[in-house]
Amino acid sequence: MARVTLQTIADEVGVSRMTVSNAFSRPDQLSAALRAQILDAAARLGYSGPDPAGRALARGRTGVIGVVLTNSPRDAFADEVAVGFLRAVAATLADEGYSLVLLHSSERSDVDPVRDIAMDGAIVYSCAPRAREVTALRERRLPVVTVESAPLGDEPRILLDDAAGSGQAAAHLLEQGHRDIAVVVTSVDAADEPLDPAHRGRASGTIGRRLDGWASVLTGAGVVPRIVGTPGFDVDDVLRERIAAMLDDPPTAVLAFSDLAALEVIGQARDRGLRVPEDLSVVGFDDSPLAARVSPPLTTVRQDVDAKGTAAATTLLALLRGERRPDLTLPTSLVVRGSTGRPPVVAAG
Amino acid sequence: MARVTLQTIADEVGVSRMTVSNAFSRPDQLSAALRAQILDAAARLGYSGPDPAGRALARGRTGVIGVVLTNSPRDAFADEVAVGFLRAVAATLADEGYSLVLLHSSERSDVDPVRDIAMDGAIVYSCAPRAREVTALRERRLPVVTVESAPLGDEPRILLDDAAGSGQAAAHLLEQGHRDIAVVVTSVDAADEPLDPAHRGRASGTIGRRLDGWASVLTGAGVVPRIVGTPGFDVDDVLRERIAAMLDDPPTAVLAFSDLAALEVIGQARDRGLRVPEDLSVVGFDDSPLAARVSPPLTTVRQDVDAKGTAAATTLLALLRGERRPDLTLPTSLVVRGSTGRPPVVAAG
DNA sequence: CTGAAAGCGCTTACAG
DNA sequence: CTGAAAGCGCTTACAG
Repeated sequence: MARVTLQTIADEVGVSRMTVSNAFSRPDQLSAALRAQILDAAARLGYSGPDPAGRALARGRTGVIGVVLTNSPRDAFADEVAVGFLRAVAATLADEGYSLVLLHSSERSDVDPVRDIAMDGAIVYSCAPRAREVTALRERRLPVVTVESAPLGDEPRILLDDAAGSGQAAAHLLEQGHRDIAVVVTSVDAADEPLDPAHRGRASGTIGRRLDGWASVLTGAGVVPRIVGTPGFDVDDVLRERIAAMLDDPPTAVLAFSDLAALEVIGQARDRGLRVPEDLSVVGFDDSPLAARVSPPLTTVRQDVDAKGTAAATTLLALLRGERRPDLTLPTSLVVRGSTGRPPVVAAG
Repeated sequence: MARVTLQTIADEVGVSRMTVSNAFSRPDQLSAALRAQILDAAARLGYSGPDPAGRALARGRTGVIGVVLTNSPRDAFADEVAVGFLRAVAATLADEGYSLVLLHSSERSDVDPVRDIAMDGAIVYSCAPRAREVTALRERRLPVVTVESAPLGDEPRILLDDAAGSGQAAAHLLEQGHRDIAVVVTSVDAADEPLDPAHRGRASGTIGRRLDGWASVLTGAGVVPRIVGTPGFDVDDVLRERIAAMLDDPPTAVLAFSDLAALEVIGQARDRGLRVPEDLSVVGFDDSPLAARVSPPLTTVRQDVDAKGTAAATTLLALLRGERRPDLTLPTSLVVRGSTGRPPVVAAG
């Protein structure tokens, strides 16, 4: 049996196709009696309403917003911060009747969601500037908002004041008396060497701003931190190995780029018999749900992941209505908990 | 300036619209030279490829798979088990070139993603049988797979062998010597009363099967457990209050329907000075990432969330190819960790 | 290797 | 309140 469409119902009832369309989409355009008759016929024929694909083409609107994440869906979901962001985005979009589609980077050459999926706009989250997905998205000229990413063009941007929070974290360690401090980051290939401006030049935007925050405060106090980094964008094997190497000659404190990285440092330190914070102070970044739960609870830089997601969605929604919202830089602030303290006292000599 | 379409490029190059279409979608259908010329013109005119909405209508395929979750996006993301499931689904779909769209339940009457979004199929995860989204989805007659849900019709189903794992959990407590045992569940309105068959009748499918597993083992040993439940589908305020009431006269052991519920019980028990497991043994369900991390590590029933997501996606993908996979029941098994032990010895009298 | 024809299912002004 | 016309942007056989 042929597919049931508007026309099928129209023929059945003896009206035109657009009257049936109106019955579903513009109830005020026809009499209640006729509408009831049409809806009744539709139910009888098993027609559940206008086909969304046809409607999307005719209306020029799909009701779908894409989200491009740094990595594959698998990695993005592994990260509580990314999940919290997605949650807020989805909830905000839902309020306006939009749904969220996850745009993964595909290894297949024949399909590319960023290019091939029908959507009304997109949010780019924490993406490398030259990622293939990002350039593909730009070519489509869709309304876009970028979050903690390099700008694609002149789209509205949501940023984090990374430097403020990391500066506070560095100041906190100085106050406690630390002088031998290491920073642990991604996107920089560095194996426990003195931090210098060249490192900053190679870092991603987000990491670059955090390096700035740490470095400006520390060097202002005459402290040159050590830098441990991976060329990758996650806590990967390279980073784990370099953290291990760093702990062969441990600093008294570590500033990590994320809570997960901080937990990796703490885990490794403990395996070697180092106590946190007595032998080693560790500061995270994000204030993920985990941070307060672990023991000792993590001193970390808080960012409001929920506000970030809400702001991204709200800004994109405004853009779809033709309103341009200003760029937004969200605050960060240090939360002192139990993973930091005074440096260990060493025997002189 | 008018929108750039296939026709724009065709006019520019002096070929027909379908030749331009072929240049993008079926490269083997035209000469390399002509194709290069077309792609070049497209780049010059800022045309990034065939519009997905037009393509979706013509092809009858969108590349999008919907996922319906129990609750709003906000709640679903809050749960590590649901997030793990989504992650596996998204990764498996991505391998086949499909993207995942989150179908939230909307409070707005004018939009309903389950009805209005173009998609090729859907996965229904842990949904109540009469949820509005579910019935709307059925009406669309899309290929569907349900996961831990009541059947919609004759769609392929992925289930969990809830009774096996919960039976093992109950047996474990009996072995340890427990006789005063409470079960903590959702979807049943019960305030610390003796479990009887009527409770089971009111429970959701998943909870019902877990009640069966617990009850069959316990009653076989002459133990009638107490039941504490909320009419809701989450750890909500009602459940929290009833757990508190239960702890006024604590059992020696608790079987919880999820790890999060188990952690709630442990948290409240500690606030009252009860030690886990010395004063109270607690068993969770799920073996979420949290279970092994908390202290004491949680004795729980493991389910393979990743396998569940992969199976759901694989089964739906097969359905889209016209292959019907058999229903699948995934195993569960008890993981004994530190939150269970022997019951406290009480002074006779 | 290329194109004319037909069609995917719907909606938007507009006229009556 | 209802319908004829035009169109949304694309693809699928099919014929040459």
